[in-house]
Amino acid sequence: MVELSRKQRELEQRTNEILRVARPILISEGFQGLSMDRVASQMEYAKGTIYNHFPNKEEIVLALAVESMELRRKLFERASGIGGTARIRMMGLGAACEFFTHHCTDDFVLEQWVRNQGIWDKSTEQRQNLIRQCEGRCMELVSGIVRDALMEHALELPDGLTAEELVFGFWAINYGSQILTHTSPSLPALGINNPANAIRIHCCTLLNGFRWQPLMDYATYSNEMAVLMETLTPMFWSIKNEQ
Amino acid sequence: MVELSRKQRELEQRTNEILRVARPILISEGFQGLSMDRVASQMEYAKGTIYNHFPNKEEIVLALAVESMELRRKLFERASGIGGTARIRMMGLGAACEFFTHHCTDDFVLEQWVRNQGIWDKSTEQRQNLIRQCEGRCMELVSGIVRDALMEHALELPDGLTAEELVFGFWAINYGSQILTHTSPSLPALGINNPANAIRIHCCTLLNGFRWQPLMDYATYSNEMAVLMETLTPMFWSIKNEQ
Amino acid sequence: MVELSRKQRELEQRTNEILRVARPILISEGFQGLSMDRVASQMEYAKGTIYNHFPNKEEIVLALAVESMELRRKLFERASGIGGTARIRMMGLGAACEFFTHHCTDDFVLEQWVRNQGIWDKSTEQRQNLIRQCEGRCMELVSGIVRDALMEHALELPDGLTAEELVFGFWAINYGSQILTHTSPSLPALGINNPANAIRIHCCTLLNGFRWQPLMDYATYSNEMAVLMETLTPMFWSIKNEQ
Amino acid sequence: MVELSRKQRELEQRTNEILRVARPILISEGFQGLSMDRVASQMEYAKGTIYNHFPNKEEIVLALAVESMELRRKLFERASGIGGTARIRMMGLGAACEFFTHHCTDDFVLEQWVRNQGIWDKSTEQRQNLIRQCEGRCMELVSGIVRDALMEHALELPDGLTAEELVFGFWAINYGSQILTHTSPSLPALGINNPANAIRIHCCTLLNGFRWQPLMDYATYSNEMAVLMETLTPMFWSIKNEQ
DNA sequence: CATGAATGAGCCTTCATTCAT
DNA sequence: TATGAATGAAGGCTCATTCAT
Repeated sequence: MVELSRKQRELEQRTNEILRVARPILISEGFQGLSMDRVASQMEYAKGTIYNHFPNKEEIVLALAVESMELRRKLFERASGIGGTARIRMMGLGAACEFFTHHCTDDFVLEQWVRNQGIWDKSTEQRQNLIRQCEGRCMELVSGIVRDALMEHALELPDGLTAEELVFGFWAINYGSQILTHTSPSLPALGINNPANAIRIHCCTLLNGFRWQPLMDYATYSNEMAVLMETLTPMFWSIKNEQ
Repeated sequence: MVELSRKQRELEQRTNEILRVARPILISEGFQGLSMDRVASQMEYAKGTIYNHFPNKEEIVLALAVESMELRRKLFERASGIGGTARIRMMGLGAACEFFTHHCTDDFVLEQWVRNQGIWDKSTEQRQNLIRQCEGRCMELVSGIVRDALMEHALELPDGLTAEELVFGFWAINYGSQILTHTSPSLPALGINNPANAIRIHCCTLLNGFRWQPLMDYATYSNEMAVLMETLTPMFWSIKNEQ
Repeated sequence: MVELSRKQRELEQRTNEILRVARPILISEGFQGLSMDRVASQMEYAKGTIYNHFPNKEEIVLALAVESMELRRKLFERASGIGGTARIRMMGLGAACEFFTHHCTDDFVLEQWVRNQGIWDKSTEQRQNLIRQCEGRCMELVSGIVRDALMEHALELPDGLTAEELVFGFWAINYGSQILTHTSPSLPALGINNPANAIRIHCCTLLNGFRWQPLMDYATYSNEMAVLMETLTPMFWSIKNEQ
Repeated sequence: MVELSRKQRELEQRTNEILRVARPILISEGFQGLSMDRVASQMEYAKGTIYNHFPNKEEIVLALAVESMELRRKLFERASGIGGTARIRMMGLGAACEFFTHHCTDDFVLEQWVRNQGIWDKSTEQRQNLIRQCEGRCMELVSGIVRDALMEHALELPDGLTAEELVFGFWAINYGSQILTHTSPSLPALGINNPANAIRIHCCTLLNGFRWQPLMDYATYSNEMAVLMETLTPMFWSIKNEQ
């Protein structure tokens, strides 16, 4: 019994080891740069061994993506607990997004692989479910806040917009700006010097625009965000330590 | 003289033929799925011939991306001419985005390859410049409208936000929603049933939130957008016919 | 234990098999004529297998060259043990050169690839060292004999000539004549009918010219050489059998 | 008539232009590095045009080699006229060799291509004859001197050695040392620091060893060679100017 | 005679995956 | 379960040569 569980622990550890080796390669050299040969030789295990842990390369990639999504989820969960009003909690999640973008750049990059059709199709349904659950949980957290706001009458949804669709707008603007920031060769050349701040202003405008109480001017919003960001820092490290 | 230009026409046509063959492959099977062998055998030309037209695979991909970006640019240019007030013209560009997303899905996908580092790095500076110009022109069109609005006092920018950064917000929310719509395995499962409409509402909220005159309620906004979309349709076809 | 070593033996044997297939191709058709495709299809192994044994084509070539250089080295080592006086031992090495030229023509050709810059540059340092060691060992053997002669006062070096530079002269004349013999389209047409004998005479003249005792007339020299050549024959075969 | 000869002149000039472009490429990047594409684009002519001047790549290479051989021949011819006694004239040709090695390194490299089997086989008989003639002429010059010495009784050939075979020894030692110097990765590491001087000493030893009158000690030989080298300099430049 | 696009066989190399040990 | 050699299809790319204009 003990024997078996030790073996299982070793196995799990090996799985983890594979991911630790694959991660930096995937981040810096992409899917093509990641090769089973390289992973195998960088660990001190044989190529065949890796196939005992992951049925194919794609699964390794998705496993890494899941890790990153889980990190985001945990951060979201902590962030959703901050603050009193729903609006502040909503802003806390915006801050979590910003935080994630700035401090977990690699994780943000890893998450993207989930969106690659070819990789997604080759992965096991089990892992696909993990991803769906994680994504669902994040959505739940945010839409839960929206629903709280609705119940508190701090917010009223426009006709034909669900709570989730409200969230989708914030998701889209944050996600889009992150991608553009990461991949646009020349944002500054286009006159966009501080994209992060711009997105803050847009988010504040959106929240106010939806008349989410209490309304805030940009300065107040910005101050609140700064406070939230500072509150997130120790939370983030405690998450990291748990891992 | 005629002789020469006929040869050149034939050459150009061949270049085009390559792109026509490569395009659906790239769209449906991605960069990996696209292979010179395949393109060559699908045309009735030798592999070497392709290399007389494109120095490498990446250039084919970028050439296709440029086509798509040019299409968007043309659509934007036409769209920017619609309507009287700056606000309506701004909405026209939003409509152009929506139109592009719905009717040029493939082009949207093709555009993304520009953001792939590896592909970008292997391409010629000439084509890189084409892309930068195209992107710059699109930005110019939109930020031009913003600047018009400012001059007409129909809009006032918040402190610390440039015209381009205002545009960036709209860019990000549109772009982000497009990507998420295209690649998220399960938007409806998350409760997002009509992402396009949701983004419309967000954009209206943003414009109103920035107090861009004339303010509009959602119904009016939606009607105006519907009109704009209809206006765009013939423009789009005239662009297509020019090609 | 036995298990492992059998695998290793099989592996080594496969490596060897590759070399056996590549060798005649390289000899008769040169570097260009040698292709991985050809080697692979001529063995009954997959192309990829070859790359498990040699990281690139160049390494195969150098591996063959090393084999030939080793053969020469062994012959030199045996030859250097023949005879009493240093002069006779020196002549023994000359005989070894002659022997190698006549009986290991292919090996002589293979050795030359070492001198190809492009090939050298692509090879592993490990093999480069093997080559340097082999060359160094040969030089050592010959210059050792020269030094012996100096110690025995059978020879006195001219001012400004080191032992190694004395050797260099013999190396050059032998090497040069071999290359010319191998590659000159028409030595007989130039009046050179017995280049090997000519070089013998030159070598004798040089040795006498440097006053390397005991001096010999051409006839004696020639007889001694004939004896040495006969002594080398069994040595050569024993080396061959060891392989 | 005039028309025709002008055309022919232009043609010849074009041939020359091709060689001028191909030469540095061949020297610095070898046979593989030389490509018709490159030559064509570096001149302002089409690839097909080159084929009007040379039936294949190999012929270009041999044409360049012939130029270099001709240069050597001319230098030999001038050198053979220097000095009174046959021995000095013989030394003059040795000096010419040395001169050629040091001042026409590129030409020495180009000459070698003649010895490449694959290239030789693909060349026209016409050019092969040119090469044979050139080589023959060089041999004639040197063996002529030997024959002069014999007639003057300044030299007596050993039994079984023809005049040409005597020359062959000198050819071999000079040629061999040149190749070794050019291609041995590490002559100094083997203790050979001044190969050129070493070969001088060997040549003197050989001449004296064959009792070629007037005998010379090394110092005298060296001085005479220095004088000869200086005499060759202006000759060389006059040849260069003629071209 | 010049042109230069088309050719297409051929090259070296990679790598995810399998499977006998 | 770990191993790692073998696989072999596939890939991107080159280039000497031809030939219609």
